[in-house]
Amino acid sequence: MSETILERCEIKGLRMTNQRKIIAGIIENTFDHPDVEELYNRASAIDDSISIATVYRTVKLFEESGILDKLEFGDGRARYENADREHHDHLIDINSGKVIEFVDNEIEKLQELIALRLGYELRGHKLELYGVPIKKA
Amino acid sequence: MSETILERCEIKGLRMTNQRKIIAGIIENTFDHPDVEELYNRASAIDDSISIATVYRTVKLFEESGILDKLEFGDGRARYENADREHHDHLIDINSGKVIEFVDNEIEKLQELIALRLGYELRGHKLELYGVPIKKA
DNA sequence: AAAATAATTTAAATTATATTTCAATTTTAT
DNA sequence: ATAAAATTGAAATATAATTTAAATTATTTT
Repeated sequence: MSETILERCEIKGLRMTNQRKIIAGIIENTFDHPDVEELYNRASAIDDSISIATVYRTVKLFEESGILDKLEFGDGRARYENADREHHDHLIDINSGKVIEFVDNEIEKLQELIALRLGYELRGHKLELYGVPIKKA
Repeated sequence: MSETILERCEIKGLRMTNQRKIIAGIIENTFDHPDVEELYNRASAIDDSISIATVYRTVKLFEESGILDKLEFGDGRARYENADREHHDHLIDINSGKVIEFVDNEIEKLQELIALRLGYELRGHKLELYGVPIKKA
């Protein structure tokens, strides 16, 4: 839980080219969930010869290696975040669009249990809550 | 919870053409989660002049009217199901793509509780479990 | 260190999914 | 029945992602 993305890539034996280091560094130091286009923009600002094909290939490689998590928010674009963060789910305020991250161990355990009951080993999940703020008196 | 899709479309004032009736009927009578290509195949078997553009347009219209739910299981294709069913969540077999529906009251209640703790009234949620079948000895 | 081998890169082409255009048709309203 | 409006099919277009192939870069072998 303490290595950088670069270090984890090296542990996995990935060849770390300059392009990959740049992309790894961008994801390391961001707290949002950029899509490929956005990663490409940020990478281009550092090295403007980097191609969008490389960004696509790199996020795919990183995702397959467990370095990144791919997120799909239903708008057709995949987003990526460092896989080596505390797991969290999202609550979306349907009035304002605000997103709140949360973790609940009980719900995590229940999901494992449900999968088991159905004869499956849980490998991942997606949980989004949609709600409205409770009015204060 | 008792009208057909066709009836609900009429209540909403949607013009029910032959093509739309065919697509409505297919979704009414299926228990899986077909994507557009599959809906098109099934619709073509009934009326082979129906075009895939119409299928795309119809599922979009139905989704926007709250007749269908759009499901995204992360494989790039949108799937659709009748929105007027008992609530359930989905477990996706990441090897075969098989989709299992389940309901768990405990997890439903926990979600309400989590939203409350965060100061929200729960209005909806999306829960997908991704897993692999447990090998039998 | 130089040559040989292997992997990665760019740019363009291609694929896959979804949407839009437009003339023709169908449906609804008058 | 006629006019107006919406829908349709086929093709074109849009968008996200992947692949191809020649060139480049990195690694390994000698």
